[in-house]
Parts: sequence; structure tokens; C-alpha cells
Amino acid sequence: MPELPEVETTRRGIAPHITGRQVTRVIVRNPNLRWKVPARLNREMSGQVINGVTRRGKYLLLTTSVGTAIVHLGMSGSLRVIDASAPPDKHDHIDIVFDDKRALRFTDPRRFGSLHWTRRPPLQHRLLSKLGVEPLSAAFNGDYLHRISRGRKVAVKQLIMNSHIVTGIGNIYACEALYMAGIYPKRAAGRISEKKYELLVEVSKEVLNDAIAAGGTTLRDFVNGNGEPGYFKLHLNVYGKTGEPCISCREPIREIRQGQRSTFYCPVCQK
DNA sequence: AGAGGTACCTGGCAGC
DNA sequence: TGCTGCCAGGTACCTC
Repeated sequence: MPELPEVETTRRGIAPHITGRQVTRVIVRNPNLRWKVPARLNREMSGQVINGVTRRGKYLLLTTSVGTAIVHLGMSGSLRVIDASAPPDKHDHIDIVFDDKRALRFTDPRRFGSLHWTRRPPLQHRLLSKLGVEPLSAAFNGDYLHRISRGRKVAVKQLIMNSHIVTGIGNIYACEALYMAGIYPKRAAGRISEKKYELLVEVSKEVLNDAIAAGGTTLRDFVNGNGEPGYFKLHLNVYGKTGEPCISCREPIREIRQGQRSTFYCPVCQK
């Protein structure tokens, strides 16, 4: 379920509980995630202290003085801090156990998530080195999108979902941001004005920040929860609303396919 | 270089 | 109830 706001909410939820804690061991029950979890993980991480939990795009970085664990939640992954003695469920693939008898538990039914370990500066890792700008940073602005899209025929929705251009805008927030900016998702990226891109960036940041703020209310669910962490359901205007009236003009919301993904939009409000 | 398709995997749901 | 087919919030990698 994780889009960037959920990843950031996860980061904020787990960071206070694992920062400064020493890893006593790492239990890998199923290493077959999107990429094989390295067999050396337990040997390399045990004894290390977590110095911090940071985020780059949708990747979470657990840093120690000797290396960094790079975690991606994929489509169905989640991280929770639990009592280390809690019996694992079917999809609880990894436990990073700490010296306070608690553990960071990685759960992922679809196993599209991943965990890498690197001893080098993590931003040099092949997964991170080519990522585009952070969507909540000043580097993500109308001028940037305008410049990078010149001459491109790709649909604007696919442009803003391209992680090498801007990292962390997933299908839901791409749909919502384009609706809020009044841009037709199939518009060729190269044919959109700088002014429109400025608006698109503004509403993208707004929708992401609103979602992160909403996620703040669920932070406690990331610690000692019995079930799934409480991902939040933000108010959505178009995503999943096929056939329902647009809140602005009452025209039924339409659903199309773009690059094997569902796109939702209002045919009147988005041009 | 850019664009498009494929692959990874399980669970939930609609329809029969 | 049980089967089949389809869909799902991600993204690297391959080919053209």
C-alpha cells in the first residue's frame, strides 16, 4: 500500500524506537523478496547501532557506522516495531532484533519489497544513485519539470511517475495531483507550459504533505500493533472514483489505462 | 535517449 | 462453495 506518505509515516513511526538501539541479530525467514536478501545480513548487522532512519524517495535507509540497510516496501510491504517474542505470521519475512527485546519486523505478502545491505555511502548504491529529485524539496519546481520535459512526447502522468525525474510520486498521487492542477493525464509532457508545471508542483506538494499530516495520526500503529500498521485513507477526489460525479462539475470520473496502470480523471476539468 | 513492455508475487474480489 | 480470471498503491530492466 505504500506511497511516499506512507513510507514517510513509517519512517517517523519507527525511528524513535530503533535509533540508538543495538542490533543483536537479524532473522531472515524468507530471503526471496524482489531481490534476494543478502546471506551476510545477520553477520554484518549484528552488534551495530542504528544511527538514524532516513528516506530517499520510497527507500528507507537504516544507517549504522559500518553500513546501511536499504529497505523498499514495494506494493504490500510494511515495517513495525514489535516484541521480539511475538510469533511470526506467514508473510513476516525479516526481523531485525534489538537489545531491548524488540524487533523491526518486515512483512510483505507480495514480496515486491526489498532489503539491500551496503558498506558504501548509500546514495552511491545503484538503486539510489540515479533517482530524480525529492518531490518535497525545492529542487522539484516548475522550471525543473518544464526544462526536463522539452521535446518529450511521453504522457505527463508517466513523466511525473518516472523515478529518475522525480522520485516517490505513485499512481494515486499522480492522479490526484493532475486533477488538482486541471491537467489531462495523457497530455504530452513536452506541450505543457512552465506556468502549468508550477501549479502541478504546488498541488503535488500539497497533496503529499496533507497525506503525511494525516499519517501522523497513525504513528502509534507502527509500534506494538497486533495487526497491520494503520495506513491511512486520505480523502481522494478521482482515484478509484470511476463513474462518480466530479466534486467540481458533476461530470462522471473516467478510468483509462496508461502503461498498464489505471488512471482516473475528470474529462471536463482536466485539459 | 526515449518509449513501451515484461517481470517479480500473493490476496481479494467479481462473476459464473 | 469453489473455480477462474482479473486487478492491485512499484520499479528495474530489457528491447526496439
